[in-house]
Amino acid sequence: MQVLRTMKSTSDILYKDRAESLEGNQSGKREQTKLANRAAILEAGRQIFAELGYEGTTVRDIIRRTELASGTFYNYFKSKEEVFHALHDDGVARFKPLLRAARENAGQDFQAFMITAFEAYFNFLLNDQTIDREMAAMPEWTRVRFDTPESLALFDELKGDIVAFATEFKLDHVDPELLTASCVGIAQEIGDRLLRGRIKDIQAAARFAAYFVLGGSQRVQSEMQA
Amino acid sequence: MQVLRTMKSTSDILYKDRAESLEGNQSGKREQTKLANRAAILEAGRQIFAELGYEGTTVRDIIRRTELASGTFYNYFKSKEEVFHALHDDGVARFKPLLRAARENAGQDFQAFMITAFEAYFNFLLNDQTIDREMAAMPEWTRVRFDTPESLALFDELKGDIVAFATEFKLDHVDPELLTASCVGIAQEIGDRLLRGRIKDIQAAARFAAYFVLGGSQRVQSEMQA
DNA sequence: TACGATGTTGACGCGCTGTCAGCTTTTCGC
DNA sequence: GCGAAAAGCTGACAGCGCGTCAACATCGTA
Repeated sequence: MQVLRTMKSTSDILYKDRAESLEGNQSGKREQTKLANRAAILEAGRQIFAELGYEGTTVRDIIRRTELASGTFYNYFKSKEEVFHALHDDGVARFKPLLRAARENAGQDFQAFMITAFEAYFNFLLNDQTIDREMAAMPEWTRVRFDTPESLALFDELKGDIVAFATEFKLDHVDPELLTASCVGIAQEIGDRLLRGRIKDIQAAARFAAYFVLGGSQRVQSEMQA
Repeated sequence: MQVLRTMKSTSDILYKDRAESLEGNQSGKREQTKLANRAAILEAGRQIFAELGYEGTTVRDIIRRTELASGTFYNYFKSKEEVFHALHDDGVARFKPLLRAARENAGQDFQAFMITAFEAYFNFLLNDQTIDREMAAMPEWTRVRFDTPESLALFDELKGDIVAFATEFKLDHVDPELLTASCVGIAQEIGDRLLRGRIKDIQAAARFAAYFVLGGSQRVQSEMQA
């Protein structure tokens, strides 16, 4: 049984455009059903992952929340891992424009870029429907982390931005790879604590991270010159 | 069949002392067998996790590399997760004294502490038999991360050290939680790149990280005061 | 030596995995 | 519209991993 009629508005909003961009955007019955099924599986996956954790969920759990038969799952995804990847990439894709906006609004102001970018990330993490939020909020010991091509592309884009600013500010002794890695590490670790409520103030955290990176870069530059 | 006779020297060295400290350290046949079995399972687990990844390994895979029967596994661990935790905690326990040594050798020198601590961590990650090394070296998308009580204790100890230095250096506007989180994030992200060979020079990386943290803290202090 | 205690063994029932032959629905040429 | 072919949904199936447990083997003790 297909799920066209049971499509939820959230899944519609979240996945339809993305799915359409992957395949042709015809409006035949067949295409619509495929889109709806894919969306239904993803939405079910989001829910189940949030409820049972990554380890705990099975393909059967996901498909059961759907009106599809078990075999149908494999027409859309190879495994639960692939579903998770899709959800994760979805989040990355939604965050990307926020990062771009931060860079464009900042102009040549490195500090403004950093503050805006960190704040955008933290807000995104806490408020948007990221699968990572659902997962990190669980009080479990075992976390999963994914490095999808989409994630790596985001990393590279960030690195490009940082290199541009580093050049502008004559930080020629600061290794861009190390600098970008540090930014990402700080964002992740602080983001994790925000998600678990160990830290509350997003804006304070963003300013902390931004000043930290700025001061850190400058110190590295002056020490490495010597 | 028990595995006393097949105990390998590595597992002997790695797990025996630790296991003994958990239970009584009698030398009866029974106690010896328990120690040997536990060690055999852990050593098999280390191998299999490295070969198949965390996701890919099953309890059966682990026990099969052993001469024990499947049921015996559950006399020692509840799940593969628990085996992984034990291996992870083992690594944390071996790293702890290195961190203590860094602090004691540094005296009141914050910079020396940071450089030594980061370098110790990176060296440990790359050279010691950490389960995390085996895992991160795999070119897979899916990573696991564990927050065991042992890990959290290490985090708290590090936070204590950092607070001490922060007090000493009048960094009273620098949130210790944020600062420690940043240090950990930087260490993890740079460590990850070292493991995958994207960064080569350990000492340069350690100096980068240390200067970064020092400069970052100072900048945060001066900005937050204003 | 004999007996209770402790620990090991592997078969078992259950549930999940990925597949595939059969069936239903859609598409398309006429 | 109609009918055949294509597309894709369905659920049963074989294979395997899971955790358990009754039967068995080994150890400690008197």
